[in-house]
This record gives sequence, C-alpha cells and structure tokens, in this order.
Amino acid sequence: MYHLKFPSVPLTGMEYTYDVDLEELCPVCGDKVSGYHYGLLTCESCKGFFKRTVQNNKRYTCAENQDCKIDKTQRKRCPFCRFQKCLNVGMRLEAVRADRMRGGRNKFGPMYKRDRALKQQKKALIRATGLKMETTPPMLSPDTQTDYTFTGSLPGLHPLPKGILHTTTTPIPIAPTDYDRCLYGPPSLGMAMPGLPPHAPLPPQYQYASFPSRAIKSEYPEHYTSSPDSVVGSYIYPEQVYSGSGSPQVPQLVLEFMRCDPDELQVQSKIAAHLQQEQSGRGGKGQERLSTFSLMCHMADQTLFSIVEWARGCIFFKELKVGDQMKLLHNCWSELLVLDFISRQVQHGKEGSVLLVTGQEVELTSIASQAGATLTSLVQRGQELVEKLQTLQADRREITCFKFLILFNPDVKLLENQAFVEGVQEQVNGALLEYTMCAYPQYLDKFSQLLMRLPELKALSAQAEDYLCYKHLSGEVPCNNLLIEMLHAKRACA
DNA sequence: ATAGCCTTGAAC
DNA sequence: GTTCAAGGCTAT
Repeated sequence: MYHLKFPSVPLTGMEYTYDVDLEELCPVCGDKVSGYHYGLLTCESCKGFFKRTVQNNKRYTCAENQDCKIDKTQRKRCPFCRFQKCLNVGMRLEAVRADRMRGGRNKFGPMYKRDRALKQQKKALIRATGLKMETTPPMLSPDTQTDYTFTGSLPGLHPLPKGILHTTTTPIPIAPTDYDRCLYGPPSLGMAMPGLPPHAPLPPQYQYASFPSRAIKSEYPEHYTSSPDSVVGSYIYPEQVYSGSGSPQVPQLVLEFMRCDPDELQVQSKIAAHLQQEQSGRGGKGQERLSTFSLMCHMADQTLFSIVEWARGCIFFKELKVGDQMKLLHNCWSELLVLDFISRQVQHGKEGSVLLVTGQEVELTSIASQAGATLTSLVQRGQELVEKLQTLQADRREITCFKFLILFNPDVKLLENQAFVEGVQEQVNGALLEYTMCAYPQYLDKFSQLLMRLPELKALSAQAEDYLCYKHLSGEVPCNNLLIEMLHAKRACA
C-alpha cells in the first residue's frame, strides 16, 4: 500500500517532485477535490461516504483481503477498504458532528487555512525556482503513485524484516478491535496511553473533540494525580542521592535512573511485533504494504509510546500531577525521540549505517539515495551529533541523565509545580556532574561538553518536528498517531 | 447506497 | 456581508 500519501502534494520536504496542477485529486479515490472535508481535501463523494459511514455507524466487511484498490471507478465496490483508506489518509472522525448541527465552522478551520497557505507558499516557491524534478506518470491512480519522499522500501530494510516485518502467516486479527478504535476513538493521547484501557465503544461521542488535552486528562486514572501541595523538598531524596551503598563511583540518583530505563531488547521486540501486526493487517497476499515512510511513522509512534511509558513510570515524574506531566511531555517528546535514536547510534551504531529501534540496520547511502533532501539532512545532522557524543565518550548513564534533563524542563509554561521541576533538574545536573567527575576524572570539562550537546539536540528535534508537521499537513502521516497528537498539542500551546 | 447539488451558520 | 465546510435532499 503506497497510498498513504497525499497525491496532490508536490513536495517532499524541501525538494519538489511533481506537477502542482495535478493537485486537485482526492487522496482516497483520485476524483476531483471539492474542498476541505473532515480534515483534508477530498472529493464530494468521499466526503458523503465518510459522513454516512460515521453518522450511521456503518460496519462493512471486505470480501477480499482488505487491500482493495480504491479509485474513482471502483470506489463503490468495497466500502470497507474505502473507509479504511479514508482513515488512512487522515480523514477525521471528530469532524463529523454528533449533533448534526449544520453550517458554521469547526476547530479545523485554522488548520485548513494553514494548509492552504502552505500549499500557496510551495506553489510560489516552485514557480520561483522552476525546480520541478519528477513528473507523476499521468495514468497512475493514487494507489500506485510512488512516494518520492522515501521510495517503496530501503534495501537495508530487507534482510532482517523478512521474518520480522513481512510475515505472511499472521491472519489479520485486526478486524473488530481496530475498527472500533478507529471509529470511536479519535486519536488521543488518552486512548493512546500505554497501559490504559482503550475507550469503551459506547455512544459515539466524536463531537468537537478539541485536540490536545481533552481525552488526555480524562483518561488518566485518578491515582496518577498527587497531592496538591507537593514541594521540591519532599520529592528529592537528599541523603540517598549521592551517598549510598551501590557502586562507589556512581551517584545513587544515576543508579536510580538506570533502574527506570526500559530493557532495550524488550522494547525492540515489542515494537517489531507491533509493526509486524500492522503490516499483516493490510498486506494479505498483495505485495503493496505500507510505504517505508509510513512504516517509519509507525515506528516513531511506537517509540513514542515507550517513551511515554518510561516517563510515567520513572522517578520524580510519577510524583507530578497529570497536568504537569502532560505539559512536560508535550514540550519535549520530539527531543526524547531524537535522543532515543541518537543514543542508539552512539551505543551500537556502525559507521555508514543507522540502527533502528526494531534492530534493523539501514545503510546511510540508501537513505541518501531514497529519502528526500530534508530527511537526509536530518539524518546527516543526527549523525554529526552522534559523532560528537562518541568523541566525548558519552556513556549510557550520561545519556540517561540527558533524558531527565530534557524531560524536567522548568521553562515549560504554566507548570503547576514549576519549583519541583526546577529542583529535579538541579538534582540531575548535580548527579551528572558528579558522575562525570568520578567516572572520567581525566576529562575535566566532560560535563560542560555534554551539556553543550543539549541545545544542538533541541535544534535538531525542532527541525524534525517541522518536517513531521509538514508531512502531516500533506496528509502523508498515517492517522491515529501519537506523534501527530503531540505535534498538535505543542503547537496549540505555542 | 451513492453522489451531485442545496442549505446553513460561525468565523472572518 | 462573505466564506466555505458542515449537514440535508434526492435522482439515480
């Protein structure tokens, strides 16, 4: 399935791929676009179809392998796959009104406006630079259009995934559960939170779901909120932090951080299994599965899940009220995600390739040749940071401290317990300083050298976020995505 | 059930 | 007042 792409989008990052005038095509069926409907530009018929499906709570089944091609002539054939595709390209359930109120505007208005502006900007850019690189073969339906951003699959992805990602034996267990989740659960952090039960499929309340914080709060169990008068002192463990029995060189706090750190292999197999499920859910016997880019999105999404899970279970963070937890995570999710990637490269990575969270290796050359310019430069910048950290001999403990420094950012606005966050950051700084002094006495300024990498990481993650935002607005990021949720949450605050 | 056209109404 | 994405209507 290569269709998880917005056919009308001419750009992939900063480079220009194909005809802007081919723009008015429905991402679901390729028919003529009639305007923004339920989150993106679609044709009139898919708009109506989506509305009928959601309003009347229709359930379809696919007579084939849930991978039917949807185009203008065949769109009536399989409503199951059509609706699936609607969701995949990013049509929003929340935009269908539960109360059927007519007219007016909804919260997507500003998004449509931004999207228009973005498209306009790009058109102008193309006109100005004359940089049209490739042209879409005119006969291709949206289903078969190539994703120029990140073509089909990377060679490096094949060796391992043979067994891991492309298993054909799994029957497709997705049918009712995921359908329900898609239908009733607008993408939300709440629903997405690991370890929490998903929405019960009760009355369809997909009405004006305000994006970021709505479900998040309500879905947190009460016991995650702590007493209102939490003060710094009561959370720090003063006498245990630096002294203590363990190893003489490592501050107690650092040991505690390491204890919170998830087992890498566990995360790896969990995410690999998830992606396998994802793949088998759509593949069937057809070869067309998720594009590499969508696969990467799912991978990043799952990594984000594990990061959120980590945060919720780790020292200090779990003492915070849910509101503050969310604010901190919304602020730093992309940094943590990038750091996760970076640290994997620092620890295991070989030169010339990157290691994915699933354990797969991808050659840098194949990224350079197949990914768009923006993504390639992101990876490039990432590798530069990796090299710096390797030169510094940054170890796992130090990088784990990084995670806490990033998470406990006292500059986050409107924190209820800002003093606590500040206190934690100070403690982490202290522990990191002591650790580097004890463990690497020969490097006098290792601590400050390490700290200087943080702004670089921040800049890199900001760039990555912008890239993701762009891809999202282009409709290329799969829906029901925690990544996107985070993206929206952050931009809504800004 | 589908899809083209019509009506509505909050945001601008 | 104008816009334009919601929902509604209806012949096919």
